[in-house]
Amino acid sequence: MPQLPVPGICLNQVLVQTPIYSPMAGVLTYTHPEVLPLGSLVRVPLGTRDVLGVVWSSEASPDPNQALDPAKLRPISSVLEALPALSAHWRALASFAASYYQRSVGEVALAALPPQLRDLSSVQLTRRLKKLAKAAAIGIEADTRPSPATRTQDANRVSVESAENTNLIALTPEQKRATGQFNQHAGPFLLFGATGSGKTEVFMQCTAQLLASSPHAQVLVMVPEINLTPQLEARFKSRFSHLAGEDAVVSIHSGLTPAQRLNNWLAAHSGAARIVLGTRMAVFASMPQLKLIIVDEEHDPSYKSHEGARYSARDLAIYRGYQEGIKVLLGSATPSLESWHHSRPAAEGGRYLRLDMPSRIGSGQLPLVRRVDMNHQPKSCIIAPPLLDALAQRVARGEQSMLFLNRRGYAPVLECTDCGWKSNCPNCSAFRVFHKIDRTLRCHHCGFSERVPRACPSCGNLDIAPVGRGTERLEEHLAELLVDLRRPDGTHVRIMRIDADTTKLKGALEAQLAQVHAGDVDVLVGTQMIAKGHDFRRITLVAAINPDNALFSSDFRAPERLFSLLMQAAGRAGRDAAVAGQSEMWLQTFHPTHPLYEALKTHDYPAFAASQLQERQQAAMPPWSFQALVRAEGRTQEVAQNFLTLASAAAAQLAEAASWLPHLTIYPAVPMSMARIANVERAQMLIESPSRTALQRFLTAWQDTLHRTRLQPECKGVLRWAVDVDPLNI
DNA sequence: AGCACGCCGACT
DNA sequence: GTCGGCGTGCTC
Repeated sequence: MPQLPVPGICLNQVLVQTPIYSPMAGVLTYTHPEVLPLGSLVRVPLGTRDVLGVVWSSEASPDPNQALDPAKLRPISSVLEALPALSAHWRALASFAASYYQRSVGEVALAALPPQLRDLSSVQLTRRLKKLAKAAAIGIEADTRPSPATRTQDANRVSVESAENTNLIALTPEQKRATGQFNQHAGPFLLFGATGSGKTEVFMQCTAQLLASSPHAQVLVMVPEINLTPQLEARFKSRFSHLAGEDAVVSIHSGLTPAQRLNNWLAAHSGAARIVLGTRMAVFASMPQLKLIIVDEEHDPSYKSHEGARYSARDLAIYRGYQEGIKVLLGSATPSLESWHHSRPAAEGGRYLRLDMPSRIGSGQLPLVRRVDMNHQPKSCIIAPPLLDALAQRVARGEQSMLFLNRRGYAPVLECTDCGWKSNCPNCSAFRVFHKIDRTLRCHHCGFSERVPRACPSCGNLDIAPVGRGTERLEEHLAELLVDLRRPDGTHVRIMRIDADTTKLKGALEAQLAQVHAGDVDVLVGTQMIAKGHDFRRITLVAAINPDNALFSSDFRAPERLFSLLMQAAGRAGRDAAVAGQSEMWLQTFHPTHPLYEALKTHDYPAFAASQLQERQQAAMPPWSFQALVRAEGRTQEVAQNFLTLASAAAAQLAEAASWLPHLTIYPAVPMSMARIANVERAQMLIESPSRTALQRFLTAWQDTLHRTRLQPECKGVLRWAVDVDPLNI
């Protein structure tokens, strides 16, 4: 690090949170009496503000401050000395993520730190750390009380605890083989296990192995949704909190209060937390002794971020594992086609080791899949008579059933039978959904809500009718159909609906799930929400009411998502071995012979994946090509597309000059499938290349052009734009 | 990106 | 006479 002529004044390069096209995107130079270790957290003056920064190496940006007058450099305001510096591994992760996803390192690095760290002064932070240390000391002595979050857990918890406190769980042969292979190989691993095959137990075994390998080893466990963290946290806590008290297992996700998030981050950063559990943001957790990363439900699209740097936490986990030389374990019953492809035999070029666990635990069988051909059912019926019969039988036997419909509200559209008026949203290119409960028309995209008009706003006709069906209507309809039905004890059937509307209030979802577990519900109606992770033991029938929608979508990943959702939904049925033999998954479809449903019938993910991958290869789509999407938002569709088209012309020139053009396909700008949201028009443009490196090189070179294009006068109406590398929704 | 400075319209 | 709209411009 260079030194100024003035003795005792050293130059330190510092990253602050600035976007990539800002002239300050690289490191900034500040003075300080000494050279600080790389990764030190500091507060620095920036204009009129005092902001958080990280001491970084100057290699990232060659010499943006060459012409800078050394006399004008400002000093670092303070050093957060109470915190150890961020490790070289962590800095490498931030640097990689920034470069791969086309953002500035400062933005990625600073956004990956807990937000409260930005507000706290050095003194406040020291105080906080003292308080934490004191609390930890007390915590170890005192009996570890469950936190309010874990106390709300349902009856499940009791059985989990009693089973796991023994720590002597008999593994199935498949689980033994998987953990054995995990032990012997370097990874990365793809744990391909049917729902109910006991993947979580394997995760915990692998965690135990790694924690035992060193007294300070840390393990990172990621889950796709916040909803799933309390469940898993309870299981890991009851199994592992003997290691180092309450702090041994912490979680990192956006549902925590800023203070909790900071505390948990500090526990991870200091090494006190042995297990960190979290959503996608947790991939950036600072863990100095990280030895294993587990990605549960690795196929889940929630791992891809939609804001700021559009990173894939699963992909970054793989990079982080490779970079730190540690193991990464991905798990899924329906892996992403990318991961599945990577787990092909090494002889064929596979890079992940696939661990197979095809069987359900105990005598549990996968449910029988039954397809109802809706072409042969009464016209426009919601629940086909055979399905209704099956439902009635379950109720009469005192068993639980679950119906999925991927639409909340009463009806997705309201239509005038006379003039054809429809309940369009004035701000979006979408219909407003009819919610009968409070008689509103609500837009699910911008939130615009109005009372349902008494008559057609266009022609005054009083006859405006709901078209299509949502969960509300399904619930109502079901209540009518089953009104005469009696349960074994002679009481009426109990129907419950779970969707985003019934679970708005904090704790509502947990309360509803507890009721289902307690057996207070006979028929559960809901959206995807209930398909994921929840371990319902007494459900013997699962039905997808209208799954065809995704079958013919323009998004090439739609079949993959549908298959995964239906497999997960099917997995909800018959988890209890005693009733598994008679459990069923029903599909109401107009295309019963569709290959996707055929594969689902035999629970044959490998066959489905093979056919999908073959299609992808023939069409040169991912994983045989690499994609990036530029999205633009503007006042008008025209200006958004104009920006993209101008950028595209510049891109062609750039690529031509660098002779990249043969490796790139630049598609024309098109409106997004949801072209307008909240009066903002959206357009996108796809860039494709068979080579990841070629695409990366091009994007990096193009970045500056994109920014300059945006500043042109004809792009005045452009509100925002962003590059999305490896986009999931096209 | 923030946040200032700066220059023109409707309000206590 | 001030509050406040968002247009340029700077931040080591």
